[in-house]
Amino acid sequence: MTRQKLPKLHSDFSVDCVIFGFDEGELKILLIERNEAPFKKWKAIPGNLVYDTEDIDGAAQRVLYELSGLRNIFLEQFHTFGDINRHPQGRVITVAYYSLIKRNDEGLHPVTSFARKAFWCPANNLPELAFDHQKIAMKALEVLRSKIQYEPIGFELLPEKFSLTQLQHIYEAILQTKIDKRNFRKKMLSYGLLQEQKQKQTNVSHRAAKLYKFNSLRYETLKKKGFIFGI
Amino acid sequence: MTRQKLPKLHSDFSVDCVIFGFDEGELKILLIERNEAPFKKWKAIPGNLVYDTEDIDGAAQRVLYELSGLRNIFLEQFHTFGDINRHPQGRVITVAYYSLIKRNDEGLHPVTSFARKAFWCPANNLPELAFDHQKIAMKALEVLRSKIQYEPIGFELLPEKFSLTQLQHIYEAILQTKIDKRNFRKKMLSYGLLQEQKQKQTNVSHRAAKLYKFNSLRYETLKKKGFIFGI
DNA sequence: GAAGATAGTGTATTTTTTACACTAAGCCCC
DNA sequence: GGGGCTTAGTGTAAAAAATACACTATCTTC
Repeated sequence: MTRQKLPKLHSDFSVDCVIFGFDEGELKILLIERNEAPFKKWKAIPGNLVYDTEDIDGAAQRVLYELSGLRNIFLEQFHTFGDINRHPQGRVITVAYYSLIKRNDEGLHPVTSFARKAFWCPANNLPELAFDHQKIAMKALEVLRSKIQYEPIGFELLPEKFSLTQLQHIYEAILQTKIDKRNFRKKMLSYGLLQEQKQKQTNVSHRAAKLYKFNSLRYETLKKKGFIFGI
Repeated sequence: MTRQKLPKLHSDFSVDCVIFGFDEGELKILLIERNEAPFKKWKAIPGNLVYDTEDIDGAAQRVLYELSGLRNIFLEQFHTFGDINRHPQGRVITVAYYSLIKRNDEGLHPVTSFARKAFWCPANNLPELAFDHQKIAMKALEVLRSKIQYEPIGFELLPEKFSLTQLQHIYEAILQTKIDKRNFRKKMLSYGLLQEQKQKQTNVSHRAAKLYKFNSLRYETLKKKGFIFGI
């Protein structure tokens, strides 16, 4: 892994995608196992070089798809990392994106040989990662924790229909706190952004919870008028 | 200004620095007049290419100094712009930074010939700008408006000692609202982050206001404990 | 039909936010 | 030195929001 032995890269910048998922009450991050030098066989955040012919947002979409099979994910840029020696082959700055997705493990397969596999890993217990990816993951977590306080992004981790308890668990996992059940429900329902569904939970061995949908259309309307969603 | 006539650039990325100042009750942005192609003689946000041997934060510092004479300014990265055709000479992505400074027009002189001059311009009334700098400035304003709601950055636009009315004017200019004087003062003083000075305003033709200093040390301590400064 | 599990609900208290108008101090000018 | 001008500085009551807190309801399983 010395700088001299590897060929000089053509492109000078890359994208990295920190994808959050939620499962078993835990916040997870999507990782890949690299199948190419440098850092061959290391675990890493999905990322790769940007082509000359694509814009960076598009590159993030493509790279994520190639390394994980995930498609049409809304990715938001959160920071650019540009330390001189962050890449052993030369100067590569990387634009980092994040997204929250509803987990669905079918279809989580790299479609190029650049990655050997893609898998979920608890956000609070990451293995050693390639490049400065540890730093990138930490920054993503920080941004997520800040963002969830004033934008309704928790919903993105859940299926379309969800219970209030599920939603509360999301907030508790991300903010790492206990939240009072009654106060949480009161607040969430007070915005009028949750549509109660006729269906209830199924296949649970206890009283079934009501399910809700998040009304994102209505949220967008309110947001334009200055409404701020706060937990 | 055709793509073909100009030489291919060596470096693929640049930095741009959106510097905010406050004067005459108005929020201002620092601009330069370019003295080199492309966009020679156009107004622009201070920015230039990053050297291979410097990290991007350092490049932002250097570029700002070269184009305006401003030194040792704390710059915070806020977004990276990477549209394919944003630069007429080829693919250049740019990492944008912003900062808030206490205005002091002495020493506002480019130190390289890349810029003909540097000057302040009202943030709400920018001229036509080079590249995608209009877009960059708009994004910076958006970030500033959001940031000022939960971090005490308004102080950075003021001299060390300032009156509460001055501070209120900063908030009113950035947030573009009227704020109630009594409520504003009550809230600002409630945090215990303003140290009353013995001095009062001088050279004013009316009752002189008390001056205050922002206690940033104490703020940092509180912040670590979870305190959030909110207007 | 009892036990176990989670869903679902209300109220009183405290804290925060909001709305609102007059007096105080210093300067200037006559 | 007094009147007028300009901005500084101050308090309170009402409304809204946040908090703390514990029991009953419903469904499943055995």
